[in-house]
Amino acid sequence: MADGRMPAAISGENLLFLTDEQLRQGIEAMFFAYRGFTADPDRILSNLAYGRAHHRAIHFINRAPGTTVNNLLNILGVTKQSLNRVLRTMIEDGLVESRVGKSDKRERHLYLTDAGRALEGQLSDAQRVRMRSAFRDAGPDAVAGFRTVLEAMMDTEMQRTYTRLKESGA
Amino acid sequence: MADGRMPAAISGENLLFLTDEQLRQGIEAMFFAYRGFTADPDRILSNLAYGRAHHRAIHFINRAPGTTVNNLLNILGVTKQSLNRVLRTMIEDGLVESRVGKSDKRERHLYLTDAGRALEGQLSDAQRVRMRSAFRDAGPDAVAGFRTVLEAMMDTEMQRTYTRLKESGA
DNA sequence: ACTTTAAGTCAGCCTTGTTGACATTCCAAG
DNA sequence: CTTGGAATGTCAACAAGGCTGACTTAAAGT
Repeated sequence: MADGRMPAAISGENLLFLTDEQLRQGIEAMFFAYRGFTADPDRILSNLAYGRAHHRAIHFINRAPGTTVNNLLNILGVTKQSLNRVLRTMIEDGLVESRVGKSDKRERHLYLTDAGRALEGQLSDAQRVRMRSAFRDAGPDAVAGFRTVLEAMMDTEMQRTYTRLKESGA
Repeated sequence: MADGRMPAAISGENLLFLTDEQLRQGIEAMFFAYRGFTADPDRILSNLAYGRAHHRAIHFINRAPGTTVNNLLNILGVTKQSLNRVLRTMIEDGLVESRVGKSDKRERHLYLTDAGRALEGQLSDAQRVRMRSAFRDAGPDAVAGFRTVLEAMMDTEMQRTYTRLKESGA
């Protein structure tokens, strides 16, 4: 198994990881792990006037500075009314800057201000501490498997979005 | 590496999977994958008068029939008022049955009715289809890694809850 | 000129989380 | 036997963050 090869006709024994019980454990692992995944930034945000929605917006603006509202909408998968609400508060609070597009003046390009970057760093650090600890405990092979399964779990459009972001950041 | 051993002083090369960029990709993978993870049951539920909270309750009642409200509270990590709201609607709608405890009559033990089990099966099937496909695409080694990382990402109390459930189901 | 697109806004609704206050019922310890 | 605490349930109020629908403005495309 170490070489990763798989016989053309997969034997019954190899399918034991696909039993309903195994799938259920995977489902429950996702549920509990996601709670841990969001717990640390949530704790920080609860002291401020922001929530998880702000965290997501701030994360992806930091990831792709100058992104348009429409692009962010596609990444986040919410309506523009929902996004606009969190965006407006963060612009008012001086965390996000909205600049009119040069070539297309209808578009607004979004950037984090210094204050925005500071908050982003605080939230990211908290989330990365847990992620780093989990990755270190699990080891590189487990991390590779983790990412493989997560990618396979995404919708096709999300896979493309994820890959595009991944490649832009490398 | 196949034997899983790790030198006492971990070399720099082995830590490449712990760079901030790798961690960020892991964080984004979790975000996008969780959306996929919940998408199918959410679609089914949107046609009914229920939401994700109902799905979670119904899942764990099915998993541990006869569980008390308090126990369910600990698993789900919400307040009793939140849980009570979804529980009440499902009891009214005849999906969940609440029986007074025998030894301790303060406790209510929760069971799914036939209708409840039918809905649970419908939701689980939808979620399992995606999970099975992701697991199959990724292969058994990746799945093992996936679960290792997820477990390491949980809070300690969630790990215990998760393990207890896992062992009760095996 | 007309249509489409990007963005923003207003109003209203739903789900799901939160606190706080309070009643009931029952077990168990003094 | 009484009383304190635990488990449950309920009411009220509120907030975050989703949603739809309708509409405006401005710019771009055709």
